[in-house]
Amino acid sequence: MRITMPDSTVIGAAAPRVRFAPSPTGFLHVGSARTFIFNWLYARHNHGTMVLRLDDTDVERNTQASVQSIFDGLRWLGLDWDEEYKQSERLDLHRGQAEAIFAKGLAYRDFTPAHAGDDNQSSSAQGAWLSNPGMRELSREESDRRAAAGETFALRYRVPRGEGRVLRFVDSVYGSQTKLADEVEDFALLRSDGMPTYHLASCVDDADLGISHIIRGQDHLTNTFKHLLIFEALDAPPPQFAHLPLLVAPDGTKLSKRKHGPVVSVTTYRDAGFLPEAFINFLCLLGWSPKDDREFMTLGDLTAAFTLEGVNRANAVVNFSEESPFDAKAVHLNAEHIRALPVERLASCLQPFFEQAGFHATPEKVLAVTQLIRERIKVLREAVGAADFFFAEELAPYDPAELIPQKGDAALARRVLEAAQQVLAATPFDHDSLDKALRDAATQLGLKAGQAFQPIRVAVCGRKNAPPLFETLVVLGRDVCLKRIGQALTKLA
RNA sequence: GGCGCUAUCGUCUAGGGGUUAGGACGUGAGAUUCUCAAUCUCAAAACCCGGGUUCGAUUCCCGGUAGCGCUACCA
Repeated sequence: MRITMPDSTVIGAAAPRVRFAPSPTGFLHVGSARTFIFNWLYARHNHGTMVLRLDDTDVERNTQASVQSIFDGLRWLGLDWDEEYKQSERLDLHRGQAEAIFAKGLAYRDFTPAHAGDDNQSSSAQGAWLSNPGMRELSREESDRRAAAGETFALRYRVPRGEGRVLRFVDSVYGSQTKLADEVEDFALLRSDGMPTYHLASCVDDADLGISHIIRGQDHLTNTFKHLLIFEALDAPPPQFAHLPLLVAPDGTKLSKRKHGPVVSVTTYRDAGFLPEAFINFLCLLGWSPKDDREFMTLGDLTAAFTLEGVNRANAVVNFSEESPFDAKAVHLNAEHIRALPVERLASCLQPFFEQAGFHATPEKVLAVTQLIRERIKVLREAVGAADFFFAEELAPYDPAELIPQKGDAALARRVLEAAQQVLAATPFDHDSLDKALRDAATQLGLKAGQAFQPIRVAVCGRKNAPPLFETLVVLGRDVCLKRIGQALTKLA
C-alpha cells in the first residue's frame, strides 16, 4: 500500500499501522484513553494509520452501554481514526486460523472441564501451571474420537517444551525481553464454547490488519511471549511492540473501574468541564515527557514531540482522592488551556454549562461574562458558580454584614451605597467613566478604594469575591445595578 | 509460589561517573491589586538499602527490599 501525503511525499511500507483495541466491558477509563492517545500521536507523528478495533469477544461481559461510553469518550477527545473494526464480526477468520494452527499440530484439544476461580493453590505452591495432565499427549485419533462424540474442549497452544527454546523480542520502551518457552503455559486459543480467546483473536486480527506497531499497557508485557508464539504459528512476522507504564491510583494499584469508580472515567472529566486538549496534555505527561521543561503543550506540540523513546518505564500515579477527584496538575493544566483559548471559543464551551444550569444565557452575554471569569475558573463547570449573579433575576440571599467594609459600620455602608446610586444614575455606563466617577466619590467620602468598593460589589454580586468591579457593573447594566443597590439598602435598614 | 517489570522532592518528571541534582503541580511566605483570581519573587522538599567496579557513584554491575504486572476456557 502506498499513501500520498498532503506534502506529496510518498510513504511506502514504512508507514506504521497502529491500533487501539478496547474491550467494551465498562466506560472508557483514563488508562485506556492514554493508550489511545499515544497510539494516535504515534500514528500522526509518523504519518501512519490509526485503526480502532472493538475487542468484543467476551460476550458475557460486553454491553452496548459500554460501547456507547467508549465512543462518547473518544468523540469528546476529538481524535480521529482511519479504520474501524469489530472483532465479533471476524469470528470466522479467528476460528479458521485456530483450525489451521491445530492442523499444523501446534495446538491440541483439552477436554478438561473449565475450572472456576483460584482453587489451584496446590499447583501454585509447586510453581506455575503449564498444562492439564494427559491432554497434551492425547493421540490425534483419540482426540478426534472424543470431539466427534460431542465432548467439549478448549483448544490450547502446544508450547514448545524441553528444547530450551528462548522467546525474544525487543520492546521499544522496555528494551530486550526474553523468556524460556518452558515457562510459558499452554494457553487457550479457543474456549469450549468455540469463541476465540483474547490472545488468539487479537493476534489474528493484528496480523490480518497488518498492524506494524502494538502500543499497549505494560500489563501485556509478559503476554507478549504468547503472542510471539501465535504470530509464529500464523506464519506472520510479529509487529514491533511498545509497552506503556501503567497508570496507578495513589494506593499503587492499577486504575480500575471496579475499584476506583467514576473518577477514572473519561466522561467524568468531560462533565466536570475539562477541555479535551488539556486532558490529553495531562495524560501525555504521565509516563512520557518531551525531555525539555515544557508542560503546557497543544495537540500540535504533542504530535511533533511524541516518540516512543520518550516513554518512561515506571508506573505513574494519578493523584486523586475523595476530596479532590482530579489530579491537581490536570486541573492546573486545564486552567492554562482555558486561559489560552480565544474568548469566543471559550464562551461557546461555556454556553452548554450555563444552559444546563437554567440560565437565560444569550451568546452575547456569555461572551461578556466569559471575559470576566476566564482567569477565575479552573474547570468549565466552575463557571456556573462564578457567574450565577450575572444571570440571576434575583440575587441569592446573602449576609448583609458582608456589605459592611473593614473598619466601617452599617452607616458607612449606607453612605457608600447611596453615593453609588447617584453616581451610577448619572454616569455613562462604560468602564472608564465608572472608574473615574466611583473613585471620585470614594475620595469625597474620605475612603480608600477597597473600602468604598466592597459594599457596592456585594450589593451587586451578592458576595465579596467577584470579578473587577467596573467591568462587572457594565455587563450587569445600569438598571440591574441600581435595583440591587436599592435592595441592599433595605437590607441595611 | 513461579516468571517478569520498576525504583530521583508528597505527585508528574529532567539529568547523568565529578552538578549548588533542574523544571512543573501542590504547600508556605512576600510583591502587585478595588475583593477574588491571574501574574511575579522567594522558601521548604528527592537520588530505596547493601555490596562491588572506579581516584570518584545517585548514575554502571550484583544482591536485597518494596511496589506493580502476568501466572483464566477475562481482556
